[in-house]
Amino acid sequence: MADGTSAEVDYLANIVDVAAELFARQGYRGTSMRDIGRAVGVHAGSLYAHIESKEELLHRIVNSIMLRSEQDMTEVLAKPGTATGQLREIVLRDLRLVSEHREQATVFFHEWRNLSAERQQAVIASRDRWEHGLRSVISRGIAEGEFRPADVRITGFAITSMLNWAYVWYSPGGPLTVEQLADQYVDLLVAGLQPR
Amino acid sequence: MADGTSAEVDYLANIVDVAAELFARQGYRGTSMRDIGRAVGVHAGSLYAHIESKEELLHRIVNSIMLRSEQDMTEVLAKPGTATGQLREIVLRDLRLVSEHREQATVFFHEWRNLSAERQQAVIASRDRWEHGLRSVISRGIAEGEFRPADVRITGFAITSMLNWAYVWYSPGGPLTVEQLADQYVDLLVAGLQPR
Amino acid sequence: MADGTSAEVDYLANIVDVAAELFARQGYRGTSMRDIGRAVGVHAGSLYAHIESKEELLHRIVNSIMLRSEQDMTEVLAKPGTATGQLREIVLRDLRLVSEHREQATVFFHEWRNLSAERQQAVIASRDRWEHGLRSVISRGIAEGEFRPADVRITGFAITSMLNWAYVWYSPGGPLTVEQLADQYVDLLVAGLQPR
Amino acid sequence: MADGTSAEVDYLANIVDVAAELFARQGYRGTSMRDIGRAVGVHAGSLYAHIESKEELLHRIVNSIMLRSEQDMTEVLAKPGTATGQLREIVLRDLRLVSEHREQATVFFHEWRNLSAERQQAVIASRDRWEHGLRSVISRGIAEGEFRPADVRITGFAITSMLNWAYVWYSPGGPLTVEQLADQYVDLLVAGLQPR
DNA sequence: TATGAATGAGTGTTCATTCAT
DNA sequence: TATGAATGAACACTCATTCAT
Repeated sequence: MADGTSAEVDYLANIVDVAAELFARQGYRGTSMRDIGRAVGVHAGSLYAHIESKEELLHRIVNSIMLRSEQDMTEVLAKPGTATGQLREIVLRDLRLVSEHREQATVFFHEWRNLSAERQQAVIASRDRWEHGLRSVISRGIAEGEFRPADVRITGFAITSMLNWAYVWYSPGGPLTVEQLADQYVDLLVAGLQPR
Repeated sequence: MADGTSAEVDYLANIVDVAAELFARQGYRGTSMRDIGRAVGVHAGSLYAHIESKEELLHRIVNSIMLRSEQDMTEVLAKPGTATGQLREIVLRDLRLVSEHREQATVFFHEWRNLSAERQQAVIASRDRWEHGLRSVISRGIAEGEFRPADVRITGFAITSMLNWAYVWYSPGGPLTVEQLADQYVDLLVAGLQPR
Repeated sequence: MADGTSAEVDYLANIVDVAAELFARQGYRGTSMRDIGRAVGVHAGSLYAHIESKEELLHRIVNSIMLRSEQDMTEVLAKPGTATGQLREIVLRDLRLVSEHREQATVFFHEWRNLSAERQQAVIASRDRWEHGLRSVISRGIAEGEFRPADVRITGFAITSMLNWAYVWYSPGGPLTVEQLADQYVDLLVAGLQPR
Repeated sequence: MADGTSAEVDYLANIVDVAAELFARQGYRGTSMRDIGRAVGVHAGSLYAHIESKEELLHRIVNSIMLRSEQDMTEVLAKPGTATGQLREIVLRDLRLVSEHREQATVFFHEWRNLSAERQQAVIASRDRWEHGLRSVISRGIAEGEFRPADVRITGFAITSMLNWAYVWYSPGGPLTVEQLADQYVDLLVAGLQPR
């Protein structure tokens, strides 16, 4: 199993995709291996030729979002730019990630506690790194006078909250593009609601 | 059973509290009636002298948050005040609700999809009413020139996100009081990050 | 409990009647002590102030039919008369018993196997005595030339079957009185379907 | 599962047979899935690879008797013959059905009320059709002068009772063949007990 | 690789019965 | 006598997982 041939990779990727859709819709515990097997077109037991456990499926889903998210943050921080520009890029990329991988993102935010303790730690560590990255941008903005002196931690939580909750309501099929949404979010964060 | 005597009410309230704590920690599906029974100090079957089903427990938890939240919104809208003042009050009350009933709020946001279809509808309707109330405040602020012309729907989602995600990270035991947090959130929303 | 005062007797009789109705409608195993308690107007546990067990209720019901049925047979056999006359009396009394105690008869025929082994033996013994009585009438009829020589055992089973199945379909409220039904049954048994 | 291959059919048929035997002996509600599993030689849960529910087992048993019984009636009515001849054929086939499928017949008569409401309706409808067929034979016999004018409904019930109660006492292993029993029953019905 | 069949632990829930009050 | 609360065993059924074929 998982022998690395591209056919195998595709097959496995399909199983993971199917699982992501079901986990997003019914929850991890509300989805049985039989459900997944049925959606893939094989018997539940046959899935074990490709994966080791149900939790592996969850882990693959969670991990794919986690890795992309960390990659995005790393890239943004590596590129020079104003704090506002970096903030805009963080928001945009995050919303784009959620919109392009909606089911996986839903599973990531909603179901990661069903992972093993060890893997939960990895998720927490990754989220911590991400939040630290966000805070570094805020801090720099304040230090350079681009932002007013605000509580970095709380501001970070506010931004994180706005982004992490987006999976609940934002659907990319609607009239609002990710770019437009990101612009509005950043405008709100930078300029606030007060009239100019 | 459930006859409204105060002893019975207390007993039932205790069961609901215990369930809320377990549901918050392990998830609704990850918590068995045996778990709840053990935490209460009785056999699982004995719980059914006080409740009709596991789902009833979830419903009681979800409902208590839902009712308080709607009540808060109704009261805020009924009191006169500036849009900013009302927004501040909404944010404050919501964060206070989450901080004073942390487990119940966690269960509310995380587990309501495990309710019956009918009860899910009631939750959705309640959330819609709440969001509608929030938007009415934003709209008024814009109409009266207190806020700049912003997209009401998106702004509403941004604020809702900030509040709904708070259960994940805000713990009232820390150095930050709810009042302080609310102030910072409202400052961010109104003034933004730009220097004055 | 069961102290023999007439109030106590009445109360117990009421419980037994209620149980008979429920057992007849839902079956012995399909009826819970809670069902009975609810129908009586007390909590399930309170019933145990009057009875020792659920099986006791079944036994009282079964026994009442059994005793009456044996009593009927004894009385019929004690009275002089032709075999046809006695047969008519047996049929009439049996149908009357079923029609006057419909629920109890239903329970008797349908649920006696839920009794303890010992009590089941008593039922079997009673039924055997009853069938033996019936056969003695048939035998006498044959011996005295009133009936043609027929297989006594099979004829007895045929008659028993006709009577024992009546609880399934005969309802005394209809247009047919017990006396009419008994007459028709005896006519059929004696004269058969052939034209005179 | 239940895919119609003959191995699967055999396996399922075995489970149904085992269930019929246990249901006949202990009653439907008195038989647990563990009982059935034990008798089959697997764990209770394993049975669900072959059936959907305990009620399905009951339905299969009841249905098999019901279908055969209706088939018998249809065939008898389709063949020309005297009323007496058809009556004899009905009695014979019915007793043969009970004797060849004793446990299933016992379950059919005793446990059909444990089926779902819908399936109970189907049983009632089937029994109605069967009784209607029987009555049509009696009616024809009367119309053609072969039988005396008797109450068709009551006569039908009498005959049905004789047949439906047979499962209680008739066991084919005894000295009496089904054919002999059928002859004696028809003789009794047609000629009665009176001497010629 | 897939299947059919099984496992064994676990699920929410019901039940007859007990007993202190 | 009745109640409220509990018991402990049982119930039908589901689940992730295993494995011979």
